[in-house]
Amino acid sequence: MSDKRLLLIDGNSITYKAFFALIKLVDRFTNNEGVHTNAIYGFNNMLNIMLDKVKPTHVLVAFDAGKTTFRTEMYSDYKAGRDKTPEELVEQFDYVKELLKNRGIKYYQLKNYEADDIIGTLSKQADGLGFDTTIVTGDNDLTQLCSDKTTVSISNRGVSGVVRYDTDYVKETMGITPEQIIDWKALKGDSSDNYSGVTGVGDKTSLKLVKQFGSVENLYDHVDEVSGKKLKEHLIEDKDEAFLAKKLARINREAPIEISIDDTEYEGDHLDDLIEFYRQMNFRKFLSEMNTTQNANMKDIEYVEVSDDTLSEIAKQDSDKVTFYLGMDGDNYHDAPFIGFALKINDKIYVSNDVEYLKSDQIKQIIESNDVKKDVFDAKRTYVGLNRLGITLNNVDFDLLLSSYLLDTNDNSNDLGKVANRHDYFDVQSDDDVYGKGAKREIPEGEKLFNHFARKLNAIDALKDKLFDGLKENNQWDLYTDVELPLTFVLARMEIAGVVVDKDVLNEMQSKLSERLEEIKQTIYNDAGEEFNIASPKQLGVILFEKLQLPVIKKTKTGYSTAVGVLEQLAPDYPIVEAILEYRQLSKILSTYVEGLLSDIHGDGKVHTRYLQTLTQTGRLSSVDPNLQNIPVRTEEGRKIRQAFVPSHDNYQIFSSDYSQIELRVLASISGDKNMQDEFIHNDDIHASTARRIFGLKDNSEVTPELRRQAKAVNFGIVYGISDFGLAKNTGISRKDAKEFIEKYFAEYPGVKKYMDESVESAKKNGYVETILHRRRYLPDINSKNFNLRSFAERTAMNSPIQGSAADIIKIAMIKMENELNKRGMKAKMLLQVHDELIFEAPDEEIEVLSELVPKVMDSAVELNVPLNVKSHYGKNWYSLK
DNA sequence: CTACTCACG
DNA sequence: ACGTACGTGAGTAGA
Repeated sequence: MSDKRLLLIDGNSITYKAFFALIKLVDRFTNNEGVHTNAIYGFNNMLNIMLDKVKPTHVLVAFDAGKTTFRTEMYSDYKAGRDKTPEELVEQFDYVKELLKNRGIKYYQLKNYEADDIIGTLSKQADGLGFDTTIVTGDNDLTQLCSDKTTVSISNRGVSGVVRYDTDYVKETMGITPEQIIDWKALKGDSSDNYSGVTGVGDKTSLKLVKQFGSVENLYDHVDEVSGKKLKEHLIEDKDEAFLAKKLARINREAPIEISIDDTEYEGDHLDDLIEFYRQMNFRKFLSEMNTTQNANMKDIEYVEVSDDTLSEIAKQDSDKVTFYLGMDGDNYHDAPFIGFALKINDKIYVSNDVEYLKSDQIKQIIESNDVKKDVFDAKRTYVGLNRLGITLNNVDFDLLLSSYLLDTNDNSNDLGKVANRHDYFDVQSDDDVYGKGAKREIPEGEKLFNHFARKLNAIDALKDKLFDGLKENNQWDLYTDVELPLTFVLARMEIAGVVVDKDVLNEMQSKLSERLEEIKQTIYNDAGEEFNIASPKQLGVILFEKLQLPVIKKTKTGYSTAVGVLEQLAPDYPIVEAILEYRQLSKILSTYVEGLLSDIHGDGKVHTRYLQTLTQTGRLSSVDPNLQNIPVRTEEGRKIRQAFVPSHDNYQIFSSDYSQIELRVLASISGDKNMQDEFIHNDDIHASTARRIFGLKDNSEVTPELRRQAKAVNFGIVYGISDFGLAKNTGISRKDAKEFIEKYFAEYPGVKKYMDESVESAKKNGYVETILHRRRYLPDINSKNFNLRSFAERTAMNSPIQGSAADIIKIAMIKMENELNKRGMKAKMLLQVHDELIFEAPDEEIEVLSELVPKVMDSAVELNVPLNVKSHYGKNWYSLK
């Protein structure tokens, strides 16, 4: 066997074969996004088999570039009359190509040529270079390419059954040479390619003639010698067809390809991307196969373990920049145990599993220094962790996590190894790979851990320039340095400050709710005639829709829907449903908010949420452990939870300011719509004005509350990237009415319509959309052939700049707000952010100042073409804000 | 580990 | 004709 082995795959042919082999399962093979995956799955199966069999050094998958080729030029009906490719298959081609990228395999297509021609051309070159070449296809035609060095594997049954053709096999089975396959096809024609060859000549006759005469040319030179009168007549009559067919059947082996064999070198799997892809596709089988084959093979890195002796050496290093990593076991850095740290100065790496060393003057001084730049992964996590040790992290220059998120919000892993991989740096593993997952998770000691830490530092270092260049190139440098990086520390300090939660209030609620729930439960059991788990949608469905025979309004994938909307429709007629709704509401409050919150209270009587700054696709924050951005407010029962959120000192108040209609104001500003801008400038009731416009009234005073409500829903819809169906569903109006409202809306606010169209157009052209601060969201599905995916991308193209710009604005306000409080030496502290709302605690005597200051800062955070509007409230707890 | 449900902006 | 509102987190049940 040669040490140069080339694998050439006919991408179109194999994808088709895979699709139709698994056609019966086409509806079972869909991922969470509704994309069909059967062909992708089958293709990958074939790939695994061939990679294992051939063990190639070089691989190329060739695709057809389109319908028109040089063959259609000489014969316009070439391949005409074929069935249209099913939509379920069309949508899979792009994913097959993504699969190939992730498997480290090149693919290629060439305008005017078919995949066959690319394969023919490359295999010829490969023969000359001494490669062993294996061609994989579903198409028998390619057997004409067989040679001493080239074999053709034809997949027949599905994709796993393969027949291997080489020169000898062709000669044995057919009695002709591979080259003569072309002559054979020229005479018999090819119905699937829609050319007929010679009338009355099929497989058998053609083969006989080729064996007798050797070639089409020789046959016509000696056409008199053909036996059979009819046959001879047909041959003479269809001579042109035969010669045309020969041209069509011959694979072009001199196609002007712009790829060389050197370019097709097989890279091997890009593990992290491939795992992500398999997850996206729901390919559990391939995922589990990978677990067993993955093994990192990395060389050890030099480092020094910190001891009392090395501290002075560290102090002497004297550099204006260091790279630092603080290890903690667990996501929640407010209380996760420390597992060590690593510090890189002047290319020398120091590591330790004893974080007490950080408190030494030598190291603490470096971390706290405003003159020494720090490069880290996840500055907020590092800041909070160090704060627990009494150390303040100052002068962070590069945050790998934050930079990576800004460059592409889709890459939002919190794992250093995975982030590094995404930026093509592979000399570091993910924590999951080193520590293990689930029950097997265990932090290693000594060398293994230190090596991992050291590699992390090297990864941060290696990626700094690249990511900084990326930020500058994207026009995101200011977003990083002026907004996101400073915000990290504002957030860190808010998290550290925490919010006091009054346990007594929650305990009281707990006993009252439990009591009430017990009562409701008994009523429900009575009405149902049996006991069951009300919290189980499955059991509840059986009781309601089978036992009690209530009308089925909606179904989910797995059974009856018992969602609120459904139950609310049934409630007026069935008391049991009413009771279930109350039970649902109260048990949600009890389990998620009362009990959930109680379990999140730290030893200091406070909850310390974590704001995830690198998660959302739009630039918003999210809040976890506990989530303080979804504390109930809409129902009175739930709202009472807010009574437990109190200031940390006596004679303090909770103070809150929120932007009104910030997203619509952003829309008015960035869309440039004059009508909407005027309404905000004149401080009109925007929903009433919208109602006046879409219902064709003379004056806002004619707007009834019901009309205003409908207009408000339309305004929401617009922000979300409207569709008539969505609006109808959400407001209960008919789809036809919804459609009219939208049309009227766009006629009245033409600038908004223009903005929506331009957003989608720009996303299609650039692949991403941007906020006012150049925060990016890539929308890879915007040109997808799958209607669902494409529509979703279009709606997000419209919504993300709006939601994201609003997020930009409040982020700036937060930074400015903290500065103002510091500048004035105020005791007030910013505690929470809830998307369009900032919540503080402050001593009574500062409330007056805050009432002026906060709205002023929030109003002026950015300059829009419309005014921003901020409303403030305060009270003794988060519930009683006035 | 996924589906469902429901809390927020 | 296609099937939809945008962005999140958490608790529970049940494979």
